[in-house]
Amino acid sequence: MGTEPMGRRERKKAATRKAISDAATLMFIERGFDEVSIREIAEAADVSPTTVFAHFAQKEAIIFDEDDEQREQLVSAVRDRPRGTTISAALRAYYLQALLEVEHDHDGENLQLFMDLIDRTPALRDYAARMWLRHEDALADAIAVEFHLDTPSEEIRAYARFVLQIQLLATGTRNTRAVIEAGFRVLDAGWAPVEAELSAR
Amino acid sequence: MGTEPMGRRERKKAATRKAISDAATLMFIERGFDEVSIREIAEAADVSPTTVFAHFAQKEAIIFDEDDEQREQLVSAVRDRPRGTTISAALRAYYLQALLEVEHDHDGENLQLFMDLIDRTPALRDYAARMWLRHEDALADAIAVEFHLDTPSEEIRAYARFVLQIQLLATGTRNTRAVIEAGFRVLDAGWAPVEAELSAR
DNA sequence: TGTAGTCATACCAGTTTTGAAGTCAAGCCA
DNA sequence: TGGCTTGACTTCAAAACTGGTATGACTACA
Repeated sequence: MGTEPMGRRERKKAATRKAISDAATLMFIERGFDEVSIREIAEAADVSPTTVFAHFAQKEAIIFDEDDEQREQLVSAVRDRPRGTTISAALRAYYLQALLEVEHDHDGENLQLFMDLIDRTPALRDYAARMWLRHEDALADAIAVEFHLDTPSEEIRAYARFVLQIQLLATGTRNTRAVIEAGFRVLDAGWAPVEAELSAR
Repeated sequence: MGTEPMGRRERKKAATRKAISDAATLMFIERGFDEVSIREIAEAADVSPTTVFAHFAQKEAIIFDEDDEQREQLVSAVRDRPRGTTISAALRAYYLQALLEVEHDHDGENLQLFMDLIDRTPALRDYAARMWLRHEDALADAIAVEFHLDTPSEEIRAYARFVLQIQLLATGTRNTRAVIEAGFRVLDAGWAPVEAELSAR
């Protein structure tokens, strides 16, 4: 898919896009996101500033790839889960596995540098969170499909939102795994048991 | 509280602030947030653009009052709830009551115009959501206090985040009440019963 | 007298607009 | 088959606009 032969035009466009993205990412990692201007990026990629915005709607978008893949994985985690597995268990497993993959990072330190950059740049953290949350409808729809519903119920919508929030909650902290597990604990069994247990001292 | 006699200086400052805010709000409602520039606002309020930013850190802040009150109400809903009421029930009641107060709007249509403005302006929706979510730590702390904990557990943090999300989820739709109730249904009893019921057809 | 509020001015960076120039894909005609 | 026309796409320079910051002066108040 997506491997149809590209014409010269398409290829050139893709090359320009990549040149901009590569130049920018390098400079961002070295000097920090806010310390690199669009005009500098354009200069480094040898294009005009206008061209940068012809490819990327915002400065933040320059370093993020399409998120269709993420969305597909999320939906697939629900749709293609093993028989007998609950949706929550499937999503929880997906989060934990994604976490593992980041930890045993194949790509060496590149990914680490990249994530540090995002971590220390509020504008990028926000943008990434926003991208992630855009999957909410897709996730809710996927869940609705599992139950043969035309449209997600309000409960499903709420659940989808909560599930996505768990991920954001987790990436912001050190003990990522513990946060994911706590999030799903609350989300699966509800708050009532937590409150009951805490009340019992 | 806050009613100590103000000196001339303080009064003038407050007057300037109000002049800016009033002028801006009017123009925003009439022409839309994005169609009014800071320079225009300054002109209309008869101050310099610099002065606008001496009072408000961002353009979005011009039309929002302090949110300390909101936070206090939220915390109070937990802290001062009737004996025997669960935290969830208290927060749910608080949301529903706040909704009622908006519906039986004393201030006539002004509030409606104001909320429409926010509704149709992404930058303002985001800003309002961000303001609201800043209460997360305060809410989590308040809940921790209820259980005599020094610091909120991960479950409490997750719960606090979910609860605040319910509000955002609800304000974005027509059937606000139904969304609030669905949100708390999922949050209180958990997702498991929802999935079980949906699975049973 | 000192300080807080205001100001004019200049500036920066992201983003949009404009209108033009160059490049390519595709059909058309010889 | 080869060249030409056409229209769409990509890039461009240049300028403008906007939110926001920095500077240093001025003024009214405490």
